[in-house]
Amino acid sequence: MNDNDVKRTIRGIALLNASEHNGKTRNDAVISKVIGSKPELREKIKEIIPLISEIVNEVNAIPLPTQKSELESNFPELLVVKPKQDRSGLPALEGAEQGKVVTRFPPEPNGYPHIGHAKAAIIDEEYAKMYGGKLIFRFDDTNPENERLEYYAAIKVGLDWLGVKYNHIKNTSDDIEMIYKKAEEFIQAGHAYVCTCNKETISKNRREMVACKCSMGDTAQNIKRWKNMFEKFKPREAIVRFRGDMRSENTVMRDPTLLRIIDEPHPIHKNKYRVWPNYDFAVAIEDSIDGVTHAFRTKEYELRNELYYAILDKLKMRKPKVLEFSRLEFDGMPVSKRILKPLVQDGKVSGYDDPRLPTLEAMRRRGIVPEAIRKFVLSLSFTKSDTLAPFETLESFNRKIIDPTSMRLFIATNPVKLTVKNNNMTQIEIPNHPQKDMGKRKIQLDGTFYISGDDAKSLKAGDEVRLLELYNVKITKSGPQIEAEITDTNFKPEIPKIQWVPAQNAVKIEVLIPKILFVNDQFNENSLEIQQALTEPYYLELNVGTEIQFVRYGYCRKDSANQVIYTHK
RNA sequence: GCUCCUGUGGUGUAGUCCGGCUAAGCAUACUGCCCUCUCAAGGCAGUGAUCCCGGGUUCAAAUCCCGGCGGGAGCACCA
Repeated sequence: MNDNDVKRTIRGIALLNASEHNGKTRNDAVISKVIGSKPELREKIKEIIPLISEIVNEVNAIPLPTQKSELESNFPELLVVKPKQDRSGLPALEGAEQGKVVTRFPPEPNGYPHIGHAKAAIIDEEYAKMYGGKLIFRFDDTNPENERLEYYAAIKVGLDWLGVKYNHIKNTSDDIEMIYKKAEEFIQAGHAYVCTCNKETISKNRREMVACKCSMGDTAQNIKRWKNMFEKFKPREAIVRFRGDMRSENTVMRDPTLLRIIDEPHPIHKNKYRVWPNYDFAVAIEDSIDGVTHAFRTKEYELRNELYYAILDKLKMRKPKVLEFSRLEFDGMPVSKRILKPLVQDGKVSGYDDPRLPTLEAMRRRGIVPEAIRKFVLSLSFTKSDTLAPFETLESFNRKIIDPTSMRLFIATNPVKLTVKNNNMTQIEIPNHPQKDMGKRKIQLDGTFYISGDDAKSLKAGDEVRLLELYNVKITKSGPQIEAEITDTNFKPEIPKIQWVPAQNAVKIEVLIPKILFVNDQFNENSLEIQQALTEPYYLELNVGTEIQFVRYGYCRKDSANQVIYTHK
C-alpha cells in the first residue's frame, strides 16, 4: 500500500466519522478505524499518526454538507452499511466438536422441579442441540434419605412439559456395583482409605490441616474395613475418604468423603445397598462412563472441580469438561426446599403448585408457557455472574407468546351495577380476538350491566363513555347504582371506553393474584390477593387451562369453574 | 476468618480470552407518537452506562498488569 492509498483511506474514514458526529472527527477514532479496516498498517502506525492528525484537521475545517458530498462522490464504498451480526442463543462451547457433544441433566429426585432445574436442563439441551450431540437425563439418586419416587416422576413431568428432549434416561443408583468396583480399585491403589474417626474429629482435622491416623493404615487394613462397611460397621462408623491433601488451600481436597453407609431403604433398590457413593464420587464416574463431554453445573460446585478431575485422574478415566453457570432465582421467590417446605407445611402456601412459587408446576398453573421460559433462560446466557433475575422479562416474553392465542373476555372486578334505561338491544356478537380469527361469542342483553369498580368511581353524571363493542352512554346518575342513557352507537375515539358484563347471567369468579412471596426475607402475608369479579357466561364454556385476556385488565389462566389465576398484566 | 468466583444503563446481557472496524450492541422497563372499539399485541422514535474504584503499560484499555472495594459461593458421612 503506497502513501497515496494510505492518505485516501484515512481521508475516507475521517470524512465518514466526521459526518456521523456533527462534522467533527477525532484522531483516536480515525486511528482505530484505520487499523481496524487495514490491519497491515499496524506496524507503521507511529509514522501514520502525524498524517492522520493532519487529515483530521483538514476534514474538521470542512463544513458538514461538503464532507457529505465528498464522501458520496469519492468514497461510496464506505457508505454501504454492513448488517451487524447479532449472536443469539448461547456462546460457543470450548472444545466442542460437531456431532460429538454429550451433555447431561443430573437432578436429585428430592423435590419438585423449579426454575433452577429449567435453566440447567435447557442449557444442557441447547448445547446438545447446537452441536448435534446428545443429552442424558440422569437421576442422581445416591442418598436414599432424600429420594422419593414421587420426585422422580415430578421431575420427568416437568422436563416433558418444558419440552426438553433427552436421548437417554438412567439412574446413578443402577450403577452402584460398578461404582463399588471403582471404589475398591481406588482403595487398592492407595488413593483412598477407610476412616473410622467420628465426625467431630474429621472436621477438626480438616480445619487444622492434619491427617488422621486412619490415613496411615495399610492397604490390607483398608480393604478389610471396606468389606466391613457392607455389614459390620454401623452408619457413621466408617467412611471411604479420598487421599487428598490435608494442607490444600481448597478445603474440598482435604481428604473428602467418597462413600458412606446409609441404611435407609432406597425408593428403587430398597435395602439392596447400604454403602452409597456421595455426589463427588458418583458424578465424576458417571459423567465419564456416560460419555459426557461437557458437564454443566451451578457455581457453588466450582471448588469441587479439582476433586472431580483428581478422581478421574487416579482412576485413569476420561475427563469431561466441567463448566459452571450462575444459579437462577427470582427476587423474593426462593427455590430452596429449606424455605419452601415450612411454607407448605404451615399452610402459608397451598402446595408446591401455589402460583406464588417458582416451581414448574406453579408457573404452568399461572399461565407461564414453556417457550417463554426457554427464551428467558437463553436471554440470561451462560455466565457466572450473580443475577437477580428480572421476572418482568419472563412476563414480557410470555405475553408476546400467549397474546395471539388468548381469548378476549370482559371482566368486572369489584363490580358496580349500571342500568341503561333506554337499552334497545337483546343480543350482541363480539369477536374473541382483535386480530386473529378466534370466532365470536353471543351475549344476551337486557340493559343491566356490571362494570368494574375502578371505572365506576371515575364516572360522574353527565360523562359520556363507550361500552366496548356496544354503544355510547351518558351517565345520568352516579354512585353505587349507576344509571345511564344511550346517546348513539358511533365509535368516538375521544371518549373513554370501558368493558362490561351483562348483569342477567354474569358468572362469579375469583381472581388469584400472586405477588412477591418474600419481602426483605420476610414472608409477605399479602402475597396472594384474591379479587371477586364477574365475567361473561361464555367463561363457562372454556376449558380449564385456557388463557384469557380480560380486556383492560390482564392475562389470566382458567384454573377452575370459578377461579382464574392472574398471569401478568 | 481462609479460599474461590464475580462486578457493563433501572434490570438481564453482548463485547473481555486474541487491546483498535462499538464516542459501547441487544432485550426488558420507562416516555412519546402511530395503529387499534383493550391500559394487550404490533410499528416508529426517544431517555438512560464517567464499562466498580485507583494506579500502570500503550499511539490506543470495558478489554492487558498491579492494588483496593462491593456482591456471591464453598469450608457436610447433602447434592
